[in-house]
Amino acid sequence: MSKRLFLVDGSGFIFRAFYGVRPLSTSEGTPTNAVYGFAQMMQKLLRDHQPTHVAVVFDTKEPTFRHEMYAEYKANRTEPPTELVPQFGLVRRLVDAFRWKRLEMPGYEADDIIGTLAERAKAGGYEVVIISSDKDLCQLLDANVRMLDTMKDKWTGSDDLAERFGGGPESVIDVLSLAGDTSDNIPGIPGVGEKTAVKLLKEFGSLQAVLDRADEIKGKLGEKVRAHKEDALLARRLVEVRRDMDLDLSLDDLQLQSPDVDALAALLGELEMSRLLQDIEASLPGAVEITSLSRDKYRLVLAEKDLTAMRDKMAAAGAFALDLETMAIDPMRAKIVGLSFCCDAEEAFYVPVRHGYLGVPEQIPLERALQILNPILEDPRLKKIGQNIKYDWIVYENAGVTLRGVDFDTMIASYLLSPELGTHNMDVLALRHLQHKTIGYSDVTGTGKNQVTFDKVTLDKALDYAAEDAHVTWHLWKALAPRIDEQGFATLFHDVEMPLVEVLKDVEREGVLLDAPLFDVLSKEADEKLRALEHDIHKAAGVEFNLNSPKQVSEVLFEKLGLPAGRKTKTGYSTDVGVLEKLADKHAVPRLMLDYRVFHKLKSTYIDMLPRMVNPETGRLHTSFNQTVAATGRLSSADPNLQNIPIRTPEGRRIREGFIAPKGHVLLSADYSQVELRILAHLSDDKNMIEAFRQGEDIHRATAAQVFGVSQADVTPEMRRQSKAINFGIVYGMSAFRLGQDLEIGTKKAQAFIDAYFGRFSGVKKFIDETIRRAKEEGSVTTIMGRRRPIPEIHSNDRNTAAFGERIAVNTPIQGSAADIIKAAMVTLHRRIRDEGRSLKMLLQVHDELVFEVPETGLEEASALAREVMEHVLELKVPLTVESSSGRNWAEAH
DNA sequence: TATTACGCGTAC
DNA sequence: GACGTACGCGTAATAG
Repeated sequence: MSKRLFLVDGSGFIFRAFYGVRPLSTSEGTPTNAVYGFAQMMQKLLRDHQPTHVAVVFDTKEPTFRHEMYAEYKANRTEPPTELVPQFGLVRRLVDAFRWKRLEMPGYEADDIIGTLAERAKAGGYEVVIISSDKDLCQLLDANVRMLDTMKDKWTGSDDLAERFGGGPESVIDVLSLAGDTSDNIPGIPGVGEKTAVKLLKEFGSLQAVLDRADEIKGKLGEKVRAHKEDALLARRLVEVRRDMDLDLSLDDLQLQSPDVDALAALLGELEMSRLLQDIEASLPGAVEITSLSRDKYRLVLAEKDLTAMRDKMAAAGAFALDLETMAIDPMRAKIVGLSFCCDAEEAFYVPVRHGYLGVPEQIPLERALQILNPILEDPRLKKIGQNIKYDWIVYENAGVTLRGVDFDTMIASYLLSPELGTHNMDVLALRHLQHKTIGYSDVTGTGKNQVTFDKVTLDKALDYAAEDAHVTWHLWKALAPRIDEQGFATLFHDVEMPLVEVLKDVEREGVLLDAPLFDVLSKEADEKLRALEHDIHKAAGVEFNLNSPKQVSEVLFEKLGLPAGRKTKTGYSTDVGVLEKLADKHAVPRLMLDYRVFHKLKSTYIDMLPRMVNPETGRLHTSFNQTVAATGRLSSADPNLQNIPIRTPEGRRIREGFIAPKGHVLLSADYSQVELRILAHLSDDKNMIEAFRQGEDIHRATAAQVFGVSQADVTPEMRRQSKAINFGIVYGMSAFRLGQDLEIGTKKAQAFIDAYFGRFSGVKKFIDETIRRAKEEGSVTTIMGRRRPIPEIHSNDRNTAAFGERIAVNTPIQGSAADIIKAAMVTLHRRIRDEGRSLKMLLQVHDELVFEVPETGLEEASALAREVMEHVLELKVPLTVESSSGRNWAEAH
């Protein structure tokens, strides 16, 4: 493949971008138009011209050797506009994030570096493209060196120079020596511009000849040439670009690499260019041609003897990657279409079992394939490697196969190594760790209304796609497994996160029972309520409008009714609950809106959705717990989210009544009491707080007694309420402003309150300060079990972003350690339930709570077991206590 | 028509 | 702007 080097005149381009792109800035006022333009240019180059090598070259502020020759060199340059100044550094970050080689060298100009690299590349057989609009650089052009002005999409080759300079690249220097260059403050010969220079050179042949035979030039022109010979010669030395710099650099160093997506995300996030980031991410695979893994050794398995041979190969290897192709994203509804396997660096297999389209070859039926593969799938000594293997595990188990020996999930490994990453999809990981671009799912199934299920994909396409999944997974395992150990995640990974996969597999398969008739009743009730409220609101407002549109609500409240507007959002005035409550005693509309919002939320999100998601085969509701989403280490729940079922209001609590146990069973809920504050006490080693927990006191009451200086018996409900607010606030890194708002006591009093708190709990204060200090020093924070979260925000120049980073730094060790603890408890509990043949089944995890289904007769035993395991999973400086209760439904059990 | 951003609200 | 972590509904704007 031919090598194509792009040399970008970075300094020049910043100015072009600055003046060429309309003014843009972040909400904080940082100007960003030059960065935006620069990024667009980089994108365009990648998209349109596929360079194999690239360098962006910048001038430095330092004087160059040209300044030594001529003190006035570039003396006419004015300072760059103030809006541009902060963008120089940002563009450098941008270039680094793209992983384009960035070059600058004090004492030299960008042009000299470009000249030197172009010369070397030419010798190396490269095609060279200089990205610039600087006419000086035309002197570097030749058959293999061209110039491109991306703003105008204009190419210049050496053949294009004759018209302007009267000759080839060598004439460029001569012309500029005579004419000078006003932009660089190079005088040349006064009165001689480009046109005259070209004419003179045509007549005499060269610069030297023009100067030597200046006597022959008539009139004023002749006089000027004769008087300014020295200026022309000086100009020549200034204009000539160096091509022989001593650069400690190989052209191989300029090879194009895939961008550092994290760094790009951080930068463009800061600059509020999420749209651009998406464009870039979307265009990455096409722009950077990278398929480091070959698909040459992918085998389609259609014959039983081949499947047996493959099976024996996997068994001999001792460890293999596996993946399934199915017809549904929901593992509880997925039917297997094909199976893929990989156990070495090159070879991968796809076993289609249920592809069905006209002319499809005969395949081994699923039942038969599983029968043949069973010995390796169920052998615990053979290690199974997967990407999001919980999915495959559930599907296998629903097909009658008990996977054993599940050892490594590449998605979870990536999550521990880089929890801040948005996704841990296989394609992202392949790009990041293997420099390999995978075939996209929609590349084989199509998209939109043309999309087909995987069984309709032809076998040749399916082979490449499916075998690649196992192939890539195997390579990711090889890449990530050593890093898990090196970076100190071995225990967390092998003893907590991987065993948790099996726990969640069982929890998800189990599902939870819903009281369908109750949801029917609730739906009808909510419907009537909403209808009545809608009617009343329209009447009270005197106009019909869409109650679900914050925009229309805002128009009615603040324009039509003229009520006082409060907090602003990005797009207008807020109509959230805080605003409506302030207006509730002024007008019926906001008061009724509050009610409407409550019922609409309950109906749309819970009452109508939950029953619809019940699995028809099991008759139960199966959530999906995601183990790789929350940056702190928490689980999340989706489809449906069962971690945000209402509980705080009476109306909402009725929805919990719809989560029930089958006949003869009850639901048991066991939740950690004040787990985050206990962890804070442990981490901070605060004497007062530890003592309160050791004495088994009500922590908010004890806090109030300390802060208000009264005995616990004298703590009023209001004092306790305020102390509760501050306890929560501490965990989240609250501000005095917010506390003042919440308690309606004003910022000043809130600050005094916080000061009093820190006076009594000086260990907490010390912990917060020390945590922030270490986060700044190390760029990350860790939890009790060594989970790590990088916090790039903490180094931000933007005050708000940096403050956000500090709050993350304080909150993550607390929230994350709580996550560690309950995860470890789930693993231990699951193991004991299985090993001891206990009758309770784990159904849900809600951050500090576990919900079980238990036969009525086994309740005492189950409750004791859950408590024992949860309370003693880890010994802290304070006791962990668990409160449990039970009932026929989740509301009763809480 | 499909996707995305936003406002809002639910949980811990 | 001001308190951390999630998910998801409905509207409105935008892209194809």
